Amino acid sequence: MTRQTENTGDISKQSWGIGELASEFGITSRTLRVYEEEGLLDPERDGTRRIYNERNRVRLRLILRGKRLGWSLSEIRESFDLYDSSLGEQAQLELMLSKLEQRRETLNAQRDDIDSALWDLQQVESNARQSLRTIRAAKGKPRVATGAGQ
Amino acid sequence: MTRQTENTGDISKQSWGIGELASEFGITSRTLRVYEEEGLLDPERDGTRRIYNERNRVRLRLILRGKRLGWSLSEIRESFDLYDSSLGEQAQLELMLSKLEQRRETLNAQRDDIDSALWDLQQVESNARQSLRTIRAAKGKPRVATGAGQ
DNA sequence: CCTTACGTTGACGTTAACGTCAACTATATG
DNA sequence: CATATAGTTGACGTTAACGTCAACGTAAGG
Repeated sequence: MTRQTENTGDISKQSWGIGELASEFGITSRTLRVYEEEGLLDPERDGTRRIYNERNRVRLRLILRGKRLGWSLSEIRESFDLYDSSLGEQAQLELMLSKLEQRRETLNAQRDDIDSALWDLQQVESNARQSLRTIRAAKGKPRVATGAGQ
Repeated sequence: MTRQTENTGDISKQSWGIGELASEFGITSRTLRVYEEEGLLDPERDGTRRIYNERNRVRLRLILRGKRLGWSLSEIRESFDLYDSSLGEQAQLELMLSKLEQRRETLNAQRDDIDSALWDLQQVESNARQSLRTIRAAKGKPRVATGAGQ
């Protein structure tokens, strides 16, 4: 153990170094720095070193989820801005709600895309399975050349 | 009408020029050529000009769906290769099935990501709605400063 | 024939999202 | 103290997925 939670004696870990976080999430330190430059993370500093807290871990998780959904870093940041915005004026809230609505539509559309992709995949798959059954049947009963029962 | 289905007199259109297809799908001709270079499309030629048939239109649709899901062009091509592969030997079929299985897991994981993103969004949204209701109530009944009933 | 519209093939430019590398710093340990 | 082990900031390289531009071909219409 090289360095840890400064002896606060807490239940669970509260802060992480850049290397720890990187290896935990299977990315590199460089990537974490890029995310910081893009305004997606804002670690504290211990002198010059970056210290990541729980909030930043959560954010990182969200970033990676966004990436898995094909979002760009700036899209991810926009969603952070949306989530972080301070629930201010009426006009602001209404704008926010319309943006949220838009996001939701995008996500729903994406889910439809996924469903149709899964459907296509299912077709190909059952096709392949059928083909495989035929082959196996032919191997099991070599006397029947083609056209199995039913 | 500049040019069309060569007088086959069919029910629906059978072939398209690069410009038609591009504008129909909201992309540029350049993009279509790139997809061709990547082996995703294989239009026929009328002399030097590209002629796209129905099959290529379907493929284009699949390409764009893949893009919306965040796939790279090479991932998309892999899926085409998978779908096009000719249902050959047993070993080949089994390999194919395992690849299909993998794709399905990715898609399912992606759908889970979408669902959790939608969930998060729902939280923020209802939060904002609540805030908005409070503001509107305050505007409607200006005499009550804070802490509405219950 | 001339123009216009559309298409063709290169070749080069651009942006996002990192990777790689160099030069330096800070901390801990034997 | 010497060394090993992270970490730091630039700066430059790289790849994917196009955009942009130049130079040229071709078919139709007036």
